[in-house]
Amino acid sequence: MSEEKELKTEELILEAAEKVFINKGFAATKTTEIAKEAGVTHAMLHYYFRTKENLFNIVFQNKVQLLANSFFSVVHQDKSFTEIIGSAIEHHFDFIKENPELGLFIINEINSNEKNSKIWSDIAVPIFSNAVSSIKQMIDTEVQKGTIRPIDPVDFVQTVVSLNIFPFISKPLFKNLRHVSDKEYEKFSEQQKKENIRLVLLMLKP
Amino acid sequence: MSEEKELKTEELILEAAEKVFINKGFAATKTTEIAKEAGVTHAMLHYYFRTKENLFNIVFQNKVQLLANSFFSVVHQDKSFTEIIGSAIEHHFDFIKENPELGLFIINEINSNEKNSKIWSDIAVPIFSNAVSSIKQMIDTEVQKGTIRPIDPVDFVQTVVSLNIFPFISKPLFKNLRHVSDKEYEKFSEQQKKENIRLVLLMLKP
DNA sequence: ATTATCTATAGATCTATAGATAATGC
DNA sequence: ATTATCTATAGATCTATAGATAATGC
Repeated sequence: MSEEKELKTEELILEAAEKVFINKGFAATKTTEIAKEAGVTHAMLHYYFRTKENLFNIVFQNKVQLLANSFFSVVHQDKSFTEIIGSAIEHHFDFIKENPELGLFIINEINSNEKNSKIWSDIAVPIFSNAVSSIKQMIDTEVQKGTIRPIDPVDFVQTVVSLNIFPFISKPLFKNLRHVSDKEYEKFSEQQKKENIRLVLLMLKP
Repeated sequence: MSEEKELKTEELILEAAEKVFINKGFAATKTTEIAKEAGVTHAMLHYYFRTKENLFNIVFQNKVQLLANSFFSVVHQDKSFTEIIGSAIEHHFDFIKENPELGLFIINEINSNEKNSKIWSDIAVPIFSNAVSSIKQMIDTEVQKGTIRPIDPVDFVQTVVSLNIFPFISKPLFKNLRHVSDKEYEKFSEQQKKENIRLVLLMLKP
């Protein structure tokens, strides 16, 4: 069998599943569509993954991990607070730009199924807690120095996430109001990133 | 028949449909569930609304209109620019707080069906265009006076909407990181509103 | 011998309607 | 006479599996 020439069937199904699930959500996705997208017969899907739910869980857990980690790439270097915050926002924005559908997908699935909410709690919350406490330390230090105003670290993270994710989520709402000629969109998107950084630093000013 | 003692069947179905559709989305909603929620037999749903799609369209159009108008309650009074912006944000925030699921519902349905995207364009975009141009006038005037920095009015609206809607949309993501004892949530929510107003005005400073 | 693939179909679920019956308004 | 309601079911999908056949690795 062509071992490496093409992706293996199992891999093809998984990739197709990611695409379709993220696009349509669990409920609206048909296993037949995933099979078609993967270019394999429908029975193969059940042969490798047994159930639709099984396949979904694999996809969902992977994506939760990915999204949760994207919030915090803060590699503590010998940089100033402002620089650390700036580059963290930049990194997060770039990730969201590469994966614009991910946030919405995960929020929707958490809302529609209690089990998914549990998966989120188990995987993402520990990552968050950890990162939030290190951000809290930085904030406390700066507040003591008088360089920023006090702010709840969770509020802070939520505001950053909001500013970065929402432009992509709400794109369809504003689509017909803009001159987004795709060529200009790239530029617009970079401006947005800069503006978000500016706004967050402004918000922190005493 | 009890004309006014209870809601009529048609009304009961419509209200149940709103609830279930907004909660689960079109694809995941079963007409049997709507009937059950309304407390009527399943056949009644089809008797009054013929098809699931029909019923959905009525709900969707109503909600699109509602959401689109919520963005702009700017009654041009004899108030300052700052006051107008502040009260507009406040009004919008309060609306979102009363209807926290609405934004996500509409975004999802636009994403999953081209026809819904068309409905949004037909209903919401005219309302937006109208309001955006009046905001643009206000901004231009203030910019000329040197009281604010120049900003694209669509960007401006999108930022406000983002700051107001996202805390509610992303609530499940941050749920387990907070002390949200429901009694405290009301206070938190009011703080959030104030903070959003502060942030937007800050953003506009030259 | 084991693993991968295919065709065919069982069984569950869901939308929609047919046809009968009850309630309401002239 | 018309409108509203009910029960029963047709017809369309969709998930999952059974059972047969082909490919692969010792």
